[in-house]
Amino acid sequence: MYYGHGLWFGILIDDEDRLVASAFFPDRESLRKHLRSQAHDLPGIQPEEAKDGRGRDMHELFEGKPVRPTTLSYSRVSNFQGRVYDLLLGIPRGRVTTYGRISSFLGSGPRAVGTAVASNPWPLFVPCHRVVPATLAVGNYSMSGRPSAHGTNVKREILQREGVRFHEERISPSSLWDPSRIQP
DNA sequence: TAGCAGATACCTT
DNA sequence: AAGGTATCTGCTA
Repeated sequence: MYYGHGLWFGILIDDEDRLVASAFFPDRESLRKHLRSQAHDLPGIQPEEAKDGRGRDMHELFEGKPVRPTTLSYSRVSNFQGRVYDLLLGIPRGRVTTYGRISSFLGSGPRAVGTAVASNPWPLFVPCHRVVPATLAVGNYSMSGRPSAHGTNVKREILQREGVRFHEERISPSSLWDPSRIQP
């Protein structure tokens, strides 16, 4: 765990070097508790030990920079969540898409997509911050387990650093990306 | 153009 | 079988 940008960051790695969870919280204790809860079935892995190159990757991602792809542990997410996260990984940096577009593409419903996105175990590595409501407002973001104004501010800052264009409080339609579009 | 319902929708346990 | 949604759409004024 390490501190930066006014937040505590932490990651969790399993015994096969896959990323199990990432998280950032305003206070260290909450982060520790969160990571421990994610690690309940990972014997021998403690959050404090989980620092390697991906710790720095997480920091760079928070600053809006690209990093090398990371192997994720999908073992604890549902099939539906996996389909949503796979799609999220295809959203280019500097672009966003909407819950509705994702749900149409997957043949699901927008609220179900919201639930899956909200339970993303790997924030920043799986860019759930690139999903916004159809109004192109910034939308909700959870930092301490629940959506908050602070979380929404952080989400907007990350998007801006990634190059997403804003007009007042709304995202410019030119930054919108559609899942049906062929991925380069 | 902002604010408010209703949807009988969708996934999870 | 019930409960929880980090939504969307269409209607009001």
